[in-house]
Amino acid sequence: MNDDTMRPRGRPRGKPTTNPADRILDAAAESFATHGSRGASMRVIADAAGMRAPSIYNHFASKDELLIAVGKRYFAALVPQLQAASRMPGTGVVRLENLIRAATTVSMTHPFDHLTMVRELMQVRREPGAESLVADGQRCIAIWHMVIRRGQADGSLRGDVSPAGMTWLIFTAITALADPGRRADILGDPATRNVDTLCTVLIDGARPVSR
Amino acid sequence: MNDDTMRPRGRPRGKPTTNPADRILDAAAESFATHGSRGASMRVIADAAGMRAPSIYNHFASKDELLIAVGKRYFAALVPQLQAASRMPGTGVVRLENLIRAATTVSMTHPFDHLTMVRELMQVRREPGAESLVADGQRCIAIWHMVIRRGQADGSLRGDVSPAGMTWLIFTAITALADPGRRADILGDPATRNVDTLCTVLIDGARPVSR
DNA sequence: GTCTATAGGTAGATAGAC
DNA sequence: GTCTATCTACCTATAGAC
Repeated sequence: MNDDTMRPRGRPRGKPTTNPADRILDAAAESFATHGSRGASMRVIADAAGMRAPSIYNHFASKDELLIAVGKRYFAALVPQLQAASRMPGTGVVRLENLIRAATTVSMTHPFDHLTMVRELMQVRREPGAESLVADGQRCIAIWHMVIRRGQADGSLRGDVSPAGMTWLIFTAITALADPGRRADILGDPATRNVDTLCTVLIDGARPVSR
Repeated sequence: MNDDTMRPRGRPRGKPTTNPADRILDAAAESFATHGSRGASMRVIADAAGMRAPSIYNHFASKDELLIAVGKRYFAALVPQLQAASRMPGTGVVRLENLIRAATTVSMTHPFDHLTMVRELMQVRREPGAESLVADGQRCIAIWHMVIRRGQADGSLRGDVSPAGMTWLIFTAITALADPGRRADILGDPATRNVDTLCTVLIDGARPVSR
């Protein structure tokens, strides 16, 4: 009988340079975003994090808590950036472009966190522990609305479009930018170029500029 | 012993006015779009279609084939409408708005088919039987690119944005329109107003009109 | 804090009666 | 073409050794 059968073998599965909880969050976010929270399995997440499934439970109490932790990490990165961008000087249209670029930067730095939140927020928002996620989401929406309303007030943004409609359009575009599948394999345009498309077309429209 | 235990009881689960295959497709599309293809279960789909899970297999060979069938129904509705809109007369910018309204109408008539395709296309595109979905997707993209290129050629659309980038932005916005959850629960804008928001902002931009 | 072993539940899919 | 009964596989989570 081989002695190795009773001891952990050398499996180069993980990246031991980061701490276990972060490796688990990274793996979970990618798995949630790619396969959905139900389609993601603790065993696959553990494999990607360089451990066995039960070890995850030393860091997170359940799969749902893991999902909520991904959301908290996402908003912890996003909210300060949105707040900072919303406080920069300039007319409303300038502040809106700053906001778009700040949000896009965060969501493309943490693409799987963003996609996990977008796809699963509605499923977890009523669970215990998710109250802060709902609050952070509303805080972000409030920032977008405020910047757009001020742009309409100072005349640099058109007034005949609702702030909610504008916010909705921008947020969805950012979501598509964060999705590696949609970004590269379907449309084949570099992501950075799409950010410029988003800003250019949103601000100035698809017609030729003649102002 | 109750005789009813051995016979089907009266369960008002279905809508017997449509045929079984269509009821299954409707239920599957909603379930796929809401919970993802892995999160959707054949039992829940069957319940919504007014039957038991094994009965689905009299109409579709597997869950994957059901997913592909949803995609085929979506493109069967979308492709002819896009082709018809792209053949209408007018300058490029007029044809582009026709295209946006045609695509939006189809995607809001079959919102769950649209969302299922967007979220799951990458997962099924390599499976046997899914070749026509990939081909139809590329056919749709080609139509958008052609209309935008002609608009750039006749000067009615700006030339400094790539057709691929414009297509990506428009498609993204239509996807958000098709999502009932995000439309109502997060932003709370009437859907019909959002279609106009989409066309207005995409064509004329977020700045005040001063041409 | 990691592992093996496993409990308890639910998934997709099939068999065969009617 | 629908059903009940059931198979096998996989899932989340726990127990307990080390």
